[in-house]
Amino acid sequence: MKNNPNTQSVQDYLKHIYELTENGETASTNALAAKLKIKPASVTGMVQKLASAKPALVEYHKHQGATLTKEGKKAALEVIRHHRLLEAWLVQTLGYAWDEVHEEAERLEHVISEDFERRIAAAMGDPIRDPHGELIPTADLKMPLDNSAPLSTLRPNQSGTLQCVKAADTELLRYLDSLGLIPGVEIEIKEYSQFDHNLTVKVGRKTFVLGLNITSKIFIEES
Amino acid sequence: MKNNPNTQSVQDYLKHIYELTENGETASTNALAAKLKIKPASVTGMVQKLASAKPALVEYHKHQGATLTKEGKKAALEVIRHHRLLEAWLVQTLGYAWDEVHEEAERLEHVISEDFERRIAAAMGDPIRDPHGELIPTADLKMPLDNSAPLSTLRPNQSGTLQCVKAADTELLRYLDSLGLIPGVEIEIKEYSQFDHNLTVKVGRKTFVLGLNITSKIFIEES
DNA sequence: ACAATAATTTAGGCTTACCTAAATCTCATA
DNA sequence: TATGAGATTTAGGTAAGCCTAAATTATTGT
Repeated sequence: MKNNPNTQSVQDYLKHIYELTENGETASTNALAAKLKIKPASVTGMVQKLASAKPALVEYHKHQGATLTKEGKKAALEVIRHHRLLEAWLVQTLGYAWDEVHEEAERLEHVISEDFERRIAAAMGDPIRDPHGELIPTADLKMPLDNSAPLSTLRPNQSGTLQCVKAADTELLRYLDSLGLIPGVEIEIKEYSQFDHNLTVKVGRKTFVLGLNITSKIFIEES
Repeated sequence: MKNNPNTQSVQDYLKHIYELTENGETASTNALAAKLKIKPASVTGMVQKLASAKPALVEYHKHQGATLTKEGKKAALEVIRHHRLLEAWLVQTLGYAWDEVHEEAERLEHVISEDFERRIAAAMGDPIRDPHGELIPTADLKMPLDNSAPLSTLRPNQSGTLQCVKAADTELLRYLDSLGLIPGVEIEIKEYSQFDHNLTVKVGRKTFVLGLNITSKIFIEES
């Protein structure tokens, strides 16, 4: 009903709805609740509020989940831009490791000014990807096109460049780092097990077997 | 009653109580309300809560204002350290001017981690003063001794080094900057007008007449 | 088609931190 | 020592955003 809130909480909802709807589906109440680590009942209330805000930030129909309106998407991309610029910047200027930046960026993203955003972007030469390889929305809030696909969709004899690791989990990131599975590296698919969906991949001179839990989080641009 | 909150709001109260009690006086409800830009009635409620927190963060007696307990003081110095380190860092690494940093730091101070604090402090070589010359509490949360006095207390034939400008107002800071009245500069007092409290001071080769509104905000270490 | 199960929504409550209006206290001064 | 201005507190209220429990709706297997 009211004139565009834009609290931290709202920003978090929009950001997570964006991520859940990237694949074209709607964001279900339960999925959102899980991501936000709150109860589904609370999500219902907030999503209804966002839908009846003026201008509406989400489109919502009972029992059918939420999607972002144009305004909602803009607000979401703003937050995501903040987050990813911050991650890049924490790594580049303060020596954070890629597994240490998520939480810090999660808090900072809601409070930095547009001026701050511009300054760090400029200081880094307007980077296109963050330390995990995730694409950074542009200053005019468009998400660049992404040509990568999950490693889990590749099969033997295919190969490509690792573009992005979609994970925030510290342990996993450290593990991948120790295997050399970081953005930029070349990967060759050697074997596929159709029963457990394991992939055997060659990275540099080493070969690993990776489960679906990992291969679904690693994005490759085929070559 | 509860186990130490430490919300942004609480941090702001503590920070402002610290500043109001630096001179040894207690922080009155009205003065606090004015600094926090909220109503006195709201301050009463919060101060009572902080006083009955466990452990208590402020000491408070009706109609007599508030002072910080040891725990409250620690929490206040933590926030002040964050604020001043951030200001220094915004200036040093992102090219902010000294009149542009206050608001940004005001928001960031509540959300940065101790790790972030350590990293920026280390990156700057553990600075002792922020861009306005304000002393930065040490990592173990002690406020360094201050040997400076307000310019307004100096009289003709006295002189010293400008240590600190206690102001957040953009306009004023730009004005002072344009006069060369910045930390480190040498100042000589030439004349004093006992009726309007104006001071005539010499800075470099220029001479200015400054009113009490300015001279009370500039701190000098006599030489 | 229809119960069992899963997902979602409604209803009612709580906490934080603010507000306004009215009551009360303090203190300087007549 | 009484009083009135100004400072402070009390009382009652609001808005966010979360919660739990109960009710409802959707989906699925037989």
